[in-house]
Amino acid sequence: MTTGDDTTRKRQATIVEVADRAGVAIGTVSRYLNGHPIRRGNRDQIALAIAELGYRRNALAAAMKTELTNTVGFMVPSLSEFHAAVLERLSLSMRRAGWALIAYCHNNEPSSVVEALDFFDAHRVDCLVMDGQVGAGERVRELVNTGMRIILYDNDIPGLPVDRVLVENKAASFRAVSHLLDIGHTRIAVLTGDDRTFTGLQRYAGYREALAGRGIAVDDRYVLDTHWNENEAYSGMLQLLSLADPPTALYCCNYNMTLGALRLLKEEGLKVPDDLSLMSFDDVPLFQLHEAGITAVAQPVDKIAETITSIMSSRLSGRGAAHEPHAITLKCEIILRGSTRRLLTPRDIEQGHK
Amino acid sequence: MTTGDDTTRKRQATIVEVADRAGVAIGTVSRYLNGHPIRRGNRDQIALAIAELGYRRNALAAAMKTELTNTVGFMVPSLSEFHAAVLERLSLSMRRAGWALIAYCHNNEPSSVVEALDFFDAHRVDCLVMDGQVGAGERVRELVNTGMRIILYDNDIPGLPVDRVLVENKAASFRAVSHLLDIGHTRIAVLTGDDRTFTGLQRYAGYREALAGRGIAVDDRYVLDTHWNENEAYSGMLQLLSLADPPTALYCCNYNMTLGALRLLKEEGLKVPDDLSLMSFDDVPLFQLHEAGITAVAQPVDKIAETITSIMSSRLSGRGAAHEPHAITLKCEIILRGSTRRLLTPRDIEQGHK
DNA sequence: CAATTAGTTGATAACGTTTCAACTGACTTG
DNA sequence: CAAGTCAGTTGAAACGTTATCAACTAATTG
Repeated sequence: MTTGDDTTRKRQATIVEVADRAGVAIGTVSRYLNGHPIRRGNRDQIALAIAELGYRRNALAAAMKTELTNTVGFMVPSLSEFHAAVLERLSLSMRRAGWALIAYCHNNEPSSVVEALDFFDAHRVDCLVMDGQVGAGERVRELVNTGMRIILYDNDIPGLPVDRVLVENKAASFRAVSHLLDIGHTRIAVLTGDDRTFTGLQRYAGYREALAGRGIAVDDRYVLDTHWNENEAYSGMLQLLSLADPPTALYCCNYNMTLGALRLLKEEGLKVPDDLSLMSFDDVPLFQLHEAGITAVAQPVDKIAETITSIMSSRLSGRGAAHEPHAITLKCEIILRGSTRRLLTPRDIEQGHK
Repeated sequence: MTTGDDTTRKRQATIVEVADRAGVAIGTVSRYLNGHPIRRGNRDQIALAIAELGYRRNALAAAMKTELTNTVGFMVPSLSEFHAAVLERLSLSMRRAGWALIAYCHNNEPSSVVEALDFFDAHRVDCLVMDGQVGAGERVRELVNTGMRIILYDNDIPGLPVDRVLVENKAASFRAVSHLLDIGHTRIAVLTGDDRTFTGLQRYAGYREALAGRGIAVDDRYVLDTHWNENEAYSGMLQLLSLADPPTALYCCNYNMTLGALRLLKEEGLKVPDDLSLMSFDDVPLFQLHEAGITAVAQPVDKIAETITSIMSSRLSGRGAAHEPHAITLKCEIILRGSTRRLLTPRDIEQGHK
């Protein structure tokens, strides 16, 4: 009657039993499993014993000795678009290199960040890949001191001696906003990311510098910190549109905020780019299928994943030993589509008549 | 000069050193770490020792004894939209329950599937959550036999005695296509998923049954197996449009194929729903922002994640011991938007004149 | 105050691998 | 053919926890 509960698992055969059955020492089986040369006869015996016993290697036990778990921690705020894309690509390139990813979304809750760090720490991941979360700076620094390998991506934590794979946030932002300026816009609103994040600050800095480059003062009414958040972007837009002199162009610092902005625009019956030009940081497949096409700053997702993997491989293999942390900054591409349109100013018209 | 290479990590303090320093036995420290009662004085001594030594628990060593790793394997073909959303929600609910997810994308490459299974097996994940990959049936069956806990989601592998969290693919598909029929379409094309997957077959079956329900024969020219794939959907559409009597409505069995179809339609300058009504399986945020709004079958992502987590928790806690595998089928919701439009047939017109 | 009891504690044996120094043989080689 | 070489092998010692159980306290009771 008592068939046992679900927590009982069949006892696994161990390397010891395999060794016994094959009539060799444990060490020999271990070497066999790790691909070291084995005498012909023994090899066959071992292979046979493994098959007969249904032996399955216990990577945990192995990891205790080798101090290598073949796992990599991956920690991000969410898995919307950009991060999901990085995760997918990273999972692929890491797999090729022999690692699996442990993924953790912390939703920007500080307690979750710490929890995640502790988990990865306790589980001795070979490397931790995270978008730099400023809040966690202290705990991260501790980890680094105890020897945890960390690779920051996309979002920096300045002053931390770890490898970083970044994207030219400020420069790309500068170019994006400059494009809006080039096509005649001066009243350019911006929905910025959380100003406690490096990325948020950089993208906003690019905006400021682009304006400054043309001698245009930043109008605070046009700058909304909507915290990377769709709903805040939605209500922020409401606020912008109620201004006496609403912006003619909008720069959204990430995908989620673009989503929020688009949602409000649609509800208000406003058209992009007729009523407002729109530039988004982050590109997603559906942007090209939008009626007008959404102009966007595309981050080099594949390149980010590859770079992270290659840095990790070289760190772990001990090649290029003890070098200073890498800090690689990758280029973004601005993909012009229909959502950004030339604003006809008096000067344009005059020039047009020349 | 030799600062040592990057592979050297600082030696970690162990439970033994903590015990020494606190002047207690290791067993006591272990109990402290696991929240068992400890005498006041000892507790403080241990806490102090841990802080001073910077002791960090080694979950691997613990797992060797407890046979519990607090990790769950998560295996999917890709991380596009639907699966990414499930992963995100699952990561959240699993975290609450105390587990972390090891994510693996296999891109439908059989070798990767096997590789992933072996990895999860060796790493002794407490549970494996996967969308049922038919190709891997045999290896999965082996794993089940050796006691691996598996939860299939979304995509079934019939005949396997494991828990399953499914979605009413056929029924939802039936309703989706019935809606197209309701609004007058009869020439309804379908872009189906891989017919070796359960999901692919079920969604297609729903299509067939809906048509059969109205006494309409399936026209093979309207049925394209585009393997869940964006590019195949794109070229499939080309083929459909070149027919003498092209379809008036299109049913795409997943998001990727909808994307491919939309891409071609846009390039050809065709409008949804004016030139073609469109129904998509899988809903994504941008669908509501499409010019017309894309009508879609939304899968209950949150519910899927919750259900998986709760099944896993109950399995692992041993509650409801040794019961038959669960097979839960969740409801989908059809979200009507502008991409599906009534087709004006002679009969409609006649009725309209009544 | 002795006897009982409930709560902690300590020593030690696992858990399943890898590693390493010492050891075998079987081949070379002069 | 003796000495040297070398690829493979062996057994034992880790790795850092948890589990077990006998032994010890301190608190409670008759």
